[in-house]
Amino acid sequence: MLEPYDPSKAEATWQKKWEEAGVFKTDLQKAKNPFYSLVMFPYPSGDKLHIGHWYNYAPADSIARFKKMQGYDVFSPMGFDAFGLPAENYAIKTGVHPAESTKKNVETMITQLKKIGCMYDWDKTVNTTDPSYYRFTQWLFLEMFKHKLAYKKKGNVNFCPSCQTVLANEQVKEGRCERCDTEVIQKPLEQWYWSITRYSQKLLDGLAEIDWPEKTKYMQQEWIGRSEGAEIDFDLVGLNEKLTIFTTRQDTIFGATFIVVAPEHPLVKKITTKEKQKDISAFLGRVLHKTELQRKTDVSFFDGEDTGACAINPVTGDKMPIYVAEYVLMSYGKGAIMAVPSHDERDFDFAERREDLRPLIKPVIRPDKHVANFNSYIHRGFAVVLRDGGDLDAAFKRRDEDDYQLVLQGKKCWRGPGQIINSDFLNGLDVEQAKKKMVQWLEKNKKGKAIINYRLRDWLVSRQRYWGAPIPIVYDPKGQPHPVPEEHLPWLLPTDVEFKPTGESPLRHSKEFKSRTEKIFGKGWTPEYDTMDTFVCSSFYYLRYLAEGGKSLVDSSIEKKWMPVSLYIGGPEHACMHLIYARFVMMALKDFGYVSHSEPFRKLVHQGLITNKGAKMSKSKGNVVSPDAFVKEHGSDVFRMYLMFMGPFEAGGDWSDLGINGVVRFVKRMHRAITEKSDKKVSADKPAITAALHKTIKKVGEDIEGLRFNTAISALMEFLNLIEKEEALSLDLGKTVALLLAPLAPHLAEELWSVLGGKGFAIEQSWPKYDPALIVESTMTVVIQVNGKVRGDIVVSKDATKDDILSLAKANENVKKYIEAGIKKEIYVPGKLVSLVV
RNA sequence: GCCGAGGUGGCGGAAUGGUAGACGCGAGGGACUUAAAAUCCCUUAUCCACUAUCGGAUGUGUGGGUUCAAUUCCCACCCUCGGCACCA
Repeated sequence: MLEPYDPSKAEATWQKKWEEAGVFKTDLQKAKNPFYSLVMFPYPSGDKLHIGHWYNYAPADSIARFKKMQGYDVFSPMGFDAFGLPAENYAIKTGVHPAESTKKNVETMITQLKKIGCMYDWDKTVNTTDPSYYRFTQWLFLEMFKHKLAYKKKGNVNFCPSCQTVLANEQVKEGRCERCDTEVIQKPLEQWYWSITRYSQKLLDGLAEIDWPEKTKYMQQEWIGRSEGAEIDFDLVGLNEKLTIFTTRQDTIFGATFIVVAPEHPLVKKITTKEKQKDISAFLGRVLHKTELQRKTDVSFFDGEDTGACAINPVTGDKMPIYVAEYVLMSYGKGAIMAVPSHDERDFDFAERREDLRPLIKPVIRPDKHVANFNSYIHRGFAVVLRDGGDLDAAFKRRDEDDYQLVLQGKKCWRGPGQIINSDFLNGLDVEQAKKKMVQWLEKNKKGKAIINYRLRDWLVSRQRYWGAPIPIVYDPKGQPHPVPEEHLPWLLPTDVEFKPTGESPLRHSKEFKSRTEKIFGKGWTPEYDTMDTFVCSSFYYLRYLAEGGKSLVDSSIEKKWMPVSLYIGGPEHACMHLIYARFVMMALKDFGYVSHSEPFRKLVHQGLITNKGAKMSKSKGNVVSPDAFVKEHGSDVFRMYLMFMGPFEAGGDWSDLGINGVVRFVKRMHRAITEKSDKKVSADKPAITAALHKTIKKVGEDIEGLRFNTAISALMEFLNLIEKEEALSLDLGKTVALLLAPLAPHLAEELWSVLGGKGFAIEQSWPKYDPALIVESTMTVVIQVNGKVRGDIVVSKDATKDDILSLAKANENVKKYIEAGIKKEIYVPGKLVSLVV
């Protein structure tokens, strides 16, 4: 009897052998059949690697190994996204410099990562805090500046009072800081932005050509928020001034009865009449100080004020009072709308709650319980819902039918198959026709134009923090910004600073930084004290892996060959942050001429989230589970397979180690079965065993390809259950099983491969091929149903005819009882079942 | 509120129109052992029947429908989880 398999000993041995032989080093130049396997690189926190990292990296490695065995030149790099707040906060608490704690954390994580036994090519690792890396973060900033995609602007920005820094729009979740969950406030500050909005349409169009989860694409699409509409100019009564609004429903303009502008609208102060000034400033006092979150959660449709000013409806010539209300946002469109209370729910809500606006809505139709309240009212300009253009009552009755609802631009609109009414030259048209015609009218009369509006905002990239890449900008004594010339890159992060979060950039307190700037540029020159958002660092790292630390961003022939990334795996929380920034940066780099592709990630997959008792694991909750103890006790193969066996990769789930014994047993039993039974004296296996083997090859290969690791593993378990019953097995079978295990349990696979006398490494062999002819078994089981209920089954030869099978089915003892009444109908599904109806 | 995904044994899950519960955990029983661990064998959706392990009924959130046949397709509802949320 052999010694039982000892993973800890075997795994260390094989990891060392792989490293010595350099099997995972990829020659990027010579590779002919590239497969770029990428996982989102980790932040080297003091928490070390947790179970979530393993849940992401182990399956990604299984795919990479599988692709290697299929003959691809696989490149699988690993690096560290090491700039960022936790290291800096740790420094504030303990006085340990972020560079020091980061270095230590990176070392610990590398040790942990090496124990997974992934096929990482460590020669090509990156660390975003390394000056040789962040010189390219800075270079990217300079390129953006050069191409006028980086600019400085003063305006209201999101500010996190706890992190003491500004945040990009994408980093505010429900009015709270994405990182620390503190309520975000608005501050007027001058900050650096990147013009991601110029790529709105390209970012939208590109989604069509990438293989990403539909949900993620949809989220990006919503985040970009394209809508087609018109800008309409309204003349103001008694003022030589016009007010521009944005609408997507220019066809309803005949129903527009008042105007609403956002509290921050620049015209508010100018147009407010003397009598109304008191009310307006009281209103602004109530509203303007509100935080983003308060604005979003307690919008009051009661709150709003009349400015006393009036605009002229360009089509009807009617006077329209101008109101200020917080339900109109300055950050979207023009910060001003035309209100159509008979048609828009919000406009209706606002008008209905205000005495002075109520006359502008005329109730016409009887209340109907099936009809939303606001639709029970109608104004002279009600622009939709009529089939025949006459009978309003009939139109509303028709709401019980299916034909009145149509989804337009993702929204439900009231619209019959019929026409616009009460709208002069738009009468009789349907909504889409009316929109077009209205735009023509606006353009002809110089009252407006068609426009496409996007919800996406420019990317705010400056941060008032220390631990980031310094923005490579200096100011002359007049305060004008100038780029730091490329020969001064990397523009080093100074070390003589104190880590005090004051809301001011800590770099302000560095004497070295200031004197360095004056020495190079002259007296009175000052550096930019802000650093860059860490999402800038991670927006191009996939290119730096390919550059092998080289002096240019990336070699163009290598970029052409290796990009886009073949398979990118990471969490879904980055859908509207990293994943949109990286696409924007890649597109910009293509336009600058540095890369040949515009999409960085060809295929994207999100791993599921692993929770602990239903809660997300986090240091603050103290419920982070470390993989280390499990790996020490059972080995990497067991732990990674257990994570994969838990359930579907993209589903995640709640962590529990209760089932791990099943995988421990599987590894031991598999080792024993193969080493004890696989023997070169056995020349051939039983046909049933060979058939099962070939079925397993097919199933495991297809399941790994489709990222269904759980069922791939269960197929191997089923096969093991079968071969354990055999006295002896052929050597070839044992070797094939070793290869089937290689992507999932790489160490065990090497162990078996070498015990059975295989040459070289298992991971360097070709993935086994199955013979379709061998999968077909000589007999098949046909199920017999009577009236849809299973009443028995018969085993027949695979070449049995339909007639044979039907007569056998009818002769079945149990079936006989049920078919005495006589058969009405016979259905035969080849190779599967007979269904009899009596 | 809107959009999306989902709801299957004690538990993780499998099956995407054709024998529901593969595979694994756990549990119960047995073998080996002085004993325990480990290992191996049997049983394990629920209920009824049982003179051998034959058999029968029910069963995939709830209620309807389509079909010879539905976890799978259609309609309505309930619940859970994710995302978005005054976007004019």
